[in-house]
Amino acid sequence: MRSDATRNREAILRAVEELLAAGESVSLDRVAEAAGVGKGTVFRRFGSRTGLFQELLAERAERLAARIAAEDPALPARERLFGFLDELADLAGRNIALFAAHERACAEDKYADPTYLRWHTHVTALIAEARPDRDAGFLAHTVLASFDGELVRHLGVDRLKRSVRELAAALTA
Amino acid sequence: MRSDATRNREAILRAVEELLAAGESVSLDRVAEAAGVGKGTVFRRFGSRTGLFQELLAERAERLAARIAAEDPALPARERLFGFLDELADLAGRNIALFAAHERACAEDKYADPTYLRWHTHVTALIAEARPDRDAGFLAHTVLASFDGELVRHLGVDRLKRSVRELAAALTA
DNA sequence: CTTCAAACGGACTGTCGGTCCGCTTGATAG
DNA sequence: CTATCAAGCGGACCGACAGTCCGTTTGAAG
Repeated sequence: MRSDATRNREAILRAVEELLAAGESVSLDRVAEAAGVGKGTVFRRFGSRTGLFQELLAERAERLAARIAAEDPALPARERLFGFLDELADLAGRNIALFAAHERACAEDKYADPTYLRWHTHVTALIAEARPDRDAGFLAHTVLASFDGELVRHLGVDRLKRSVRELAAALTA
Repeated sequence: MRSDATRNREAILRAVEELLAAGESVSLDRVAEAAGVGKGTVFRRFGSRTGLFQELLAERAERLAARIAAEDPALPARERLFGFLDELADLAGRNIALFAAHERACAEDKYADPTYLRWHTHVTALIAEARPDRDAGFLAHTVLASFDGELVRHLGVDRLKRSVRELAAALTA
C-alpha cells in the first residue's frame, strides 16, 4: 500500500470515530469531508459503508482478539466465558455508537461480519464445552444479542455486565 | 374514517405483503404503485415507513395478542411462557420477511414499537413469576432477540422452536 | 529523471423517505 | 337531489445519501 493510501485510511477511520463521538450523522460525504479526502477514496479503501464499519469494529476489537488468543485453556470453560463476556461488555460500553452504527450497516446478513463470526465461534465453543447437550450455536447468538447497541444504551454497562453474567451462568449451569 | 380511506389502507397493507412475499425491495414508491394509490396517501395513513411496518406487524400479531389475553392464569408461568414462545415462533416463521423489514425500519429505537413492547412486558412478567431473583426485563430482551428475522431464516422454524424452548427452560429452571 | 500503476477527488447518478399543495370526493345537512 | 366542505388524494418535488466514473495527480521503482 502506498504511503498516502495508508495515511488516508487512518484519517478516514479517525474521522468516523470523531463523527460517532459527536453523535452526528455519519454519512460518507461527511466522513470524506472530515477526513480531508475525496469520497472516491473512502470507497476505494473500504468498498462500502458496511466495509468501513466492519473494519473500524475489527480495529477496536483487537484487544478482545488478543484476549481470546491468550486464554488459559486450563481454566474451566465457564470462567473463560465469563471473562470474555465481561471484556466484550466493556468494549460495547466504550463504543455504543459504533456498535449501533455497525449493526445498522451490517443488518443485511450480519452473520457474515468477520468480527461477529469470530466472537460467535468462540462463544459457541465455550458453551459447547460447558454444556455439550445444548444448542451452543443458537445460544451463542442469543448471548451476543445482548450487546446490541440500543440495548446497551438502555441498560448501561453495569446492569449489562451483571445480567449477561447471570445469563451465561444460567446457560452453562 | 372515510370509506375510500379504509379501502386504501387495506390496499396498501396488502401491497406490502405482496412485495414482501415476492422478495422484492419494498420502497414506498413501489408500495404506492402496487396499491394503486399516490405516495401521499401512504404517508397520510401511516406517517412513515416505520409506522407502516409497525401497523402491519400489529395486524399479523393479533392472534398472539388474543392468546395472551386468553391465557389460563392457573397454569405455571413456565408453561405459559413455553406456549407463548411457541406461537411466536410460528408467527416469525410465517413472516420472516416482515420481521426482518420491521426490524430494519424500527432499528432506531426499536424498543418503542408497541407490539414489541407488549411482547416484552408479557415475557418479563412470566420470567419474573418463574424466577423473581433474576433480571427478567433483560432476559426478556434476550429471549425476544431469538426471533430476529435473519436468525430465523438461518435456523429454520423447527430448530428455532426447539432451541428457544431450551433457552426458556434454562432461564426459568 | 522517467515512467506508470496506484491512488485521488469530486462531479454525477439513481434511489428513497418524506413534504407540499392544488384537485377530488364521500358524507352530511337542508 | 343539491350544495357544501373537510377529509382525502396523488404525484411532482426536495434533500440526503450510497455508490460510480473518469480525468488528474503522485509515490516510488528503476
